[in-house]
Parts: sequence; C-alpha cells; structure tokens
Amino acid sequence: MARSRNPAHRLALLAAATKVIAAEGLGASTASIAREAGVSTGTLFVYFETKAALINELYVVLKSEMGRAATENLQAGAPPREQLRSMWDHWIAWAVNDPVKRHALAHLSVAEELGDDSRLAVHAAYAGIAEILERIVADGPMREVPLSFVSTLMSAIADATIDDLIANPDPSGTRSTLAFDAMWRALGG
Amino acid sequence: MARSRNPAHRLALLAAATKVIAAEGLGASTASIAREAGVSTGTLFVYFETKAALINELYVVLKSEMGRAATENLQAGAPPREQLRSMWDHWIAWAVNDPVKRHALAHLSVAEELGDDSRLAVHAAYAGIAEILERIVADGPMREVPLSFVSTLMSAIADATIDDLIANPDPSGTRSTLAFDAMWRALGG
Amino acid sequence: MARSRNPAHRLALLAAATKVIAAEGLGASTASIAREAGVSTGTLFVYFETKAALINELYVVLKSEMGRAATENLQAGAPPREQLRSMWDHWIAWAVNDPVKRHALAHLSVAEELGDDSRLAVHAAYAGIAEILERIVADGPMREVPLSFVSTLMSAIADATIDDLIANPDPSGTRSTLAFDAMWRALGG
Amino acid sequence: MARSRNPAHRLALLAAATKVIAAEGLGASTASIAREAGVSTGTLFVYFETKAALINELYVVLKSEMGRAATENLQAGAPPREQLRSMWDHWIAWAVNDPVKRHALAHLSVAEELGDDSRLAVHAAYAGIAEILERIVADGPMREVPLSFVSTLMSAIADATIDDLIANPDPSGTRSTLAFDAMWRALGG
DNA sequence: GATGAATGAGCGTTCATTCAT
DNA sequence: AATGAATGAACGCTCATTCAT
Repeated sequence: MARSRNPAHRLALLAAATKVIAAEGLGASTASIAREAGVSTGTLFVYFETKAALINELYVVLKSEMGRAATENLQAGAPPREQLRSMWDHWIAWAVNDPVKRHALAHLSVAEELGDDSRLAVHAAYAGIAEILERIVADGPMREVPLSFVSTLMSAIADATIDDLIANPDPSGTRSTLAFDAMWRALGG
Repeated sequence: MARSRNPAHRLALLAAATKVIAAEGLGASTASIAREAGVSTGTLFVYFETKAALINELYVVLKSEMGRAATENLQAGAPPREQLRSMWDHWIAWAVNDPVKRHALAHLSVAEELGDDSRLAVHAAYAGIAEILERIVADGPMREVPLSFVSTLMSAIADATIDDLIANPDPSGTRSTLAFDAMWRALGG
Repeated sequence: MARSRNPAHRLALLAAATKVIAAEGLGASTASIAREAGVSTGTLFVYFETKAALINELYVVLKSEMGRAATENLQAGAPPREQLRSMWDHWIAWAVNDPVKRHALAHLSVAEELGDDSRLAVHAAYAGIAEILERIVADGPMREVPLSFVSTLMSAIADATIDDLIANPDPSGTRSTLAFDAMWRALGG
Repeated sequence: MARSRNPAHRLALLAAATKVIAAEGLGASTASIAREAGVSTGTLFVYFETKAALINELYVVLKSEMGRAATENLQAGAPPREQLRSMWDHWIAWAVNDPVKRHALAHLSVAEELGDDSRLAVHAAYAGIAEILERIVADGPMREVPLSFVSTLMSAIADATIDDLIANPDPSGTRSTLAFDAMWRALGG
C-alpha cells in the first residue's frame, strides 16, 4: 500500500479555507488556502476536485456544525419556549465564540457556486430545529405560512443578532435575551 | 469624483452594473459592464476610478433608492403602525417589482470592497424610517436596545420576506401581511 | 478613436508561432510565442481567442502560402508534365528555402486541435494544383481513384523528398528530379 | 532498463499507451495510461524511467512489429514484384486490421521526444524490406538515390494508402492494388 | 516491487487598469 | 471626453515525477 490519504490534510484544508475565506471572501485563491494549510497547491486538488467542490463541502461542514451545535443538549421533555431558548443560546454561542467560522459561513451562503445538493445535504442537521419550530408555530398566527419561511425568518433574526454581538460584545447576555424575546413574539409563540 | 460631463454615461454604467451584477455576481468583469452600458472599457474608468468605486457608488445609489422608496407618500400624522405598514408595503413593492435591483443589492451588501463610508452615506435615506422605528420601539420591550440593532432586525425580516416573495409570488399579499405582523410583534409595537 | 489593432502584431505573432512551434512543437507555450513576438501574454489573446485559434489560423496561413507558392508563374498553355514540374520545383523551393515554415507546418498538420473548417479554408489555394492533377491522371491507371487520394499520394512523395533534401542538401537538383520522375511514373502520367 | 520482474505489467503498459495515445495523442497523461493498464502511476515509472522513455520504447515496439508483419511468410525464391506485393499486402493488412496501433504509431512518429537511437533500433526489422527494395531498384532509374530515400518514399505511399483505406474501407482491394502499382511504377520496377 | 499521495513548475486564460490615439 | 489595444500579475488547474509506506 502507498501512503494513504491523510485525513489531517483534509481537515487542515477545510480549516485553512475557513480562515482565508473569512478574511478575504470567496475570491481567496486556492494557492493561499493550500499555503495556509501547509500543503502544496496540487494537494488541495487531491482532496477537492475543484475550488467549487471545496466551497460546497466547507459550506456543508460549517452549516451542519452550526445546526448540530444549536440542538446540543436539548431537553426532550422541556416546554417549547425553553427548548427554543436553548437552541438560540447554543447557536449564538457557537457563532460568537467562533466568529471566523461565522464569517466564512456568511460568505459561503451566498456563493455563486453553491449547489442545491449542498443546501439539501444540510437539511438533516436542521430536522430537530424544524420540529421544535413546527410545534411552536402550530397554533399561532403563522400557522399557514410554509415552515421554510418561518425558519428563514428565525435565521435572519439570529444572524442579525450574531453580527451585532460580534461587533459589540455583550457578555451580560441582555441583548441576546431581548433579541430572543423579539423572535419569540414574531413567531407568535 | 467631480460631476462628469455626460451624466447619461454615468447612469448607463450604473444601470448596466446593476443588471450584470444581479446576473453574474460581483465577479462580473468591468468589460462586461461597459459593454452592457454601450461604452468602452476605458470610459468606465473615466466615471469610476476603480471597480471598487463603482461597487460602492452603486451600493449607495440602490440602497438609498430603496430607503427613499420605503418612505414615499408617508402620512405625517398617521398612527405609527399605519406608517410602518406603509413603509413595509412600499419597501416590499420596490424590491418585488424590481428583482434585478434587489439581487444586485444583495450581492453588493456583502461585497468585500464595501467601505464604511458607503454604509454611512446611506444613513440619510433611512432617517425617516429610523424616526418612526424609534417612536414605535420607545415604550416597548426593545427600548434599551440600540436603534441600529432594531433597524437591522427589521431589515433582516424584510429581506427574508422579499426573497421569499420573489421565489414564490403571492399576489394576494397574505404572506406579506403575515410577515409584517410578525415584525410588528417582534418590535413589541 | 483609440489605438486600432496593429496588423504588425498579428503578423509578429504568426511569425513567432511559426518559429517557436517549429522548434518546440505544438507544446510550445503561448507565453513563449508572445515573448518571441515582443508582446505581452495578454496581447496574444487580443489577436487570437485561444491557442487553438492561433494554431488553426497559422495552419491556414502556411498551408495556403505553400499552395500559392507551388502554383506561382504557372504557364497556362504548357504541357501537363511541365506544369507539374513547375509546381514541384516551386513547392520544393518554398519548403527548402524556409525549413522553419515547413517544420511548423508539419507539426500543425497533425495538431489535435485542427478543425475541419481550417482544412476546408485551405482548399481554394489548391484548386489549381487539383486541376492539373486531374488532367494528368485522367487517362492513366489511376483514373478511377478519388482525386483526394492521388493528391495525398503526391503530397506524401513531395514531403518525403523535402525532408530528405533538408536533411541532405542537394544543390545540383539531381535528387529532386529523380523524385519528380518517380512521382510522374506513380501518377501514370 | 534491466528486464523487470513482471513482464505482464510492461506489456499492459505498452498496450495501454497504444490505446490512449491513439485516442488522445501524445498529450495523454501518464496517469491515464497507468489507469488503462490497471496499475498505479508509480508503477509506470518502475518500467519506464520517463514518459519520453515510454514513448520511445513504444515507437520501437510498434514500428518493429509493423516491419516484421510486412516480411512475414516471404517466399525466398519468388520474383521481386511478388515479394514486394506480399510485403505490401501484409503491411496494409496489419495497419487496417489494427487501426489503433496505426494511429498510435502516426502520433509517435512525430513525437518531439523521439530519439535517433529509437529510429536506429528499428532498422533491423526493416533489413529484409531493404534488401528486396535494393534488388528492385538496382537496375532502374532510382539506382543512384540513397536507399533510405527510396525506403522513405515507399513508406510515404504506404502510409497515405493506409490512412485512405481506414477512412474509406475498400474490402475488394482495388484501391490497394492501384496504389501498389503506383508505387511499383515509382520505384521503376 | 507496488502503491498513490504529494509536489510545484507550468499551463492557458482572464481582467482591472493604463494610455496612445 | 472617448476609445479599445496593451499590459502582466494572478487565477484555477494539470501532470510528470518522487518517495513514504
């Protein structure tokens, strides 16, 4: 057997892409990503067939990670509001503690080269969130609206909050609570 | 910078940039923008010193236009909810009736080359909106939050609504009303 | 008006491509061709959309030039054998006097990127040759064979002769005459 | 250089190179050749020091095979014309029955990396042909010309015929006979 | 010997910008 | 002012070759 593919390289490339894309946007060159990862330009293309493939894969990884972070430690039997609040807190924490990933993801989400399959691949990680959201919305004023729209709305509010908290940190958590309450009201919960 | 001799060229270039950036994203070449405008590559640089300058200027133009559209025909004495609803309707209408501008603006808003001065230059066009927002928020749960955050929140909800309406048109206006109500609740109005 | 396209650049690029391709084959880089022509890499692509376009155009230019050289000073009323001999002599002279063009053409003729349109574009320059050939072959043993095959045969004999004469010059012309006679016999003239 | 352990790999690589070069030309990558042969990229370089070495070796193999095919079943005592005709027939048959080898050889014959030693290595396989040719030419008009030129001439005629027969098959053999007669006349036999 | 990941020079092509006309 | 040819750095990607396993 030859040297087998080194998973560390794959991870290093994804981490490097996260960092470089966060800093320079999607225009970041594959050369700079490879350099940051400590491998040669050619090696990048061993692990990702094209730059577009790297972008798509990184999007799936980060977006899924964010979804998983949000649903961590969810109390199955807890009341919906508490469940949503837990999600909210984890979500905000993930983004605020790792603003580089959050920035990279913001760029990736609007990438021209993002394929439908990537957007689809991410859905699984958001099934838990969708379920909770569905229950909350079920008897409220938004019960007729497609869940995807409700979900987009929540994401929009969360993203706005995250950007605000990264720009002006608020360790007390007051602003996060206020924003959560606003979202809760919006959902009609 | 100085007002150029032929304002028609300037406008043609901005219109062309809107169309081409909406279609191809920020990667659109200056050559393709000039071609679309019916002028030469050199002429583009007579009116805009660099591509970044064009992007910034177009951002200011479109974003301001959107703000102005939102505050059109505002009834000075009307109750805040009605004022906000008027704004909301005008805002949504502007974007839905001109999805090309909306798409271009979506790209421009995340442009790497966007300067703080451009973001600032736009504020004037949003003074009216801010004023109304301030009054609405004044006695509600969000009274302690910086107005800029409230404003960002509203934009986020509006943008989500607009994208949804462009993707799945709803001539009845039901979804727009539902989204407005959600926003109204979020603001604590 | 701006600077207009400089025909000298086009010619310089074709001449440079001839020289570099003769020396290095079709693997010659566009950069080396541009350098040899004294222009920048970008300029090459102003005059030729792709490397393949340059290769095709150069093929048409050289092949046509060779055809035109062969039919130069043709005596309309002369006997077929003398006409063919004149063509033969001009053809051999063109190739032997400009071995660089001959070598470049040898490479170009087998280029993967050569299109049917280029092969077609060249035909006009060979109409005169074909006509003579037709008359010569008309009553001989090859009268049933497609003219294109006869033509290929003649080219093959000529090319072999040319390569031999370039490798081992023969100013006396003896070998050329011997080869012509062989071809004449082959054609059944 | 030293006979390698596993001759099957060597043969598989040569066969794969034949196929891939016939289809894609000399630009074919060593990786694609190795894949076609069912071995790894590294293994290719165990059997052939460089790509150029593989090309040279394959040229020698195919060209020699062609020469051997031509002189197969030669009747020692038969009249020269019949001997030449037998050669011609075997030669044409080899190429027409295996157009992939013929195409590969056509590419290899003009390879930049082809060395004089390879051209020389092939001569042995053509000794028989040369001998017959020499006898045929001995008393004819081409008796003063170097035999190598006569040989090149014959190859040129044969190649042209082969390409024509591959492009437009002629099972009746009429065209092959016509071409042979033309060559016979050219040689002054 | 066999493997295939790793390498990095090199490729064709693009494009923001300049400047002679 | 308007033009578009000219520029050359930069890009994504390929590939012959090496070498750790």
